[in-house]
Amino acid sequence: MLSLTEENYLKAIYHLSDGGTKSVLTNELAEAMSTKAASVTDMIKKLSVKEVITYEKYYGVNVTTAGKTKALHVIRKHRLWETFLVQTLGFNWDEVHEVAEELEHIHSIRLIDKLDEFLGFPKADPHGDPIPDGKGKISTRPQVSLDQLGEGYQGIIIAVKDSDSNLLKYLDKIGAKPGRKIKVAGKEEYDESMEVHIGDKKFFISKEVSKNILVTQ
Amino acid sequence: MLSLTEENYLKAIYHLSDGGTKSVLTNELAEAMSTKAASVTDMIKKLSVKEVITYEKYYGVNVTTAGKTKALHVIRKHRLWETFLVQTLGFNWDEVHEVAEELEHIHSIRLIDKLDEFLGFPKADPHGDPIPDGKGKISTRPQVSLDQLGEGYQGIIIAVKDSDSNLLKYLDKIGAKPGRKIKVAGKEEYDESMEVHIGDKKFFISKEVSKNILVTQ
DNA sequence: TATAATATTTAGACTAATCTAAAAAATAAT
DNA sequence: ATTATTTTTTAGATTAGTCTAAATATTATA
Ligand SMILES: [Mn+2]
Ligand SMILES: [Mn+2]
Ligand SMILES: [Mn+2]
Ligand SMILES: [Mn+2]
Repeated sequence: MLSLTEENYLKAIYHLSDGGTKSVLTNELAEAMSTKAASVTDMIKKLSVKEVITYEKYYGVNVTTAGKTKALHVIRKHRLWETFLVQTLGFNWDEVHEVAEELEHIHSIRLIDKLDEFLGFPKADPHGDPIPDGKGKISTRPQVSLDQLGEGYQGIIIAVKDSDSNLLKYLDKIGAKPGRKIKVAGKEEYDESMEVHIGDKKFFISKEVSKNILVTQ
Repeated sequence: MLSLTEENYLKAIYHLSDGGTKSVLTNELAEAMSTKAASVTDMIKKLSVKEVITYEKYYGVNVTTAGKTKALHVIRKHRLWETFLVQTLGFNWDEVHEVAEELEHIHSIRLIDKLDEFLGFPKADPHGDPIPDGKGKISTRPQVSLDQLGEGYQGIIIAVKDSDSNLLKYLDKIGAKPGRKIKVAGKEEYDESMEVHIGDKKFFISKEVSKNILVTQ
């Protein structure tokens, strides 16, 4: 079984590897975990002994199939808890990530399956991120971050990044929620800021913001 | 702030001291924590530096006022989570203690207050144990364990011990739930077993069982 | 291709929580 | 009042996770 710390490393590796599709370097993992490269080296040795990652000295790590399953289980718990906090307890969507970071490490499988059932088997969490099922199956829709698109684009917001509380407060203010229609009315070459239409309202958003909005293609 | 382990020690000390009314010895704490006396000595030094207990070498530990407050906050979380698991998620009362042992260490105060509100500010958990309020105030009713009483006693079950899953399954079978009327119809001197009437049914229970049933005086 | 810059790993040290074995204090028994 | 027994504490090790500083490997630059 993985410790809480190991679970957090594995989750970070899973995310940084884009779901296990590319390898992750020591320094980016250190950055993501707010720790030092030396600590990362120690930890990835442990994780490769446990066979949730493979590790080639100096060339980064890759998630194994077993590792993917475990990472997805933690992600499932994280997203179900976030859904519970918003849907059942009335939290705002910018208040749940930190709490879910703790709740995702509670071990009972029965608990998380009952919670899933209680919530009505939700497909996505409050930020639009898909919730893996009990077997670790996750349904991903094709998506792009808004900053990659240009004037004339029209589509639907799929998800937003969930870890920055201030960004979420701002997105809430402009109504940038999953499910909403969004249109790029103009784009400034210089700083890649955009004019977007969300519902019947118009906003100017910086690239810093558009990077964090994921939309349909 | 206390670590998870420190919280568990403090909670055990609080319980063993009967809510801070008497001092706790090293060996009984070791027994309760399933650890060795040497480990306990190390830990109680740490806890006394943090001023949640006082400690006199060779003479045991006592909980401070600050320690009581912290212990009661953990107990509040434990009992609210147990209530949630039974009331909201449909767990049986014998399945919740272990899970609550993990959930009680989630830190968010906002979470537990929202949970309390969602549950309708319950006064007691599924086993009848009182739930402290946000300020650490706990309402205790005068109570005795059933084994202390004799033939002719009549009263109401207040609570049952929550940590033994098999005991709880048995108590469920004979209908020994908090709130139920109970009567001692007879007591055997030799082994202190009893005949009890619960509702309209009659049962013979051993002292091992009657010790774990708390009733009104 | 040799050298400089960057990335990664190793070495050694630290804290928290645990253990076993030995020493010391308190309590019980003669 | 000694001696024996029990309880508690100390000493020294161990593991997980972290750090800094030094060594080594890789990549970029001249
Ligand atoms: Mn999150
Ligand atoms: Mn989320
Ligand atoms: Mn319990
Ligand atoms: Mn309980």
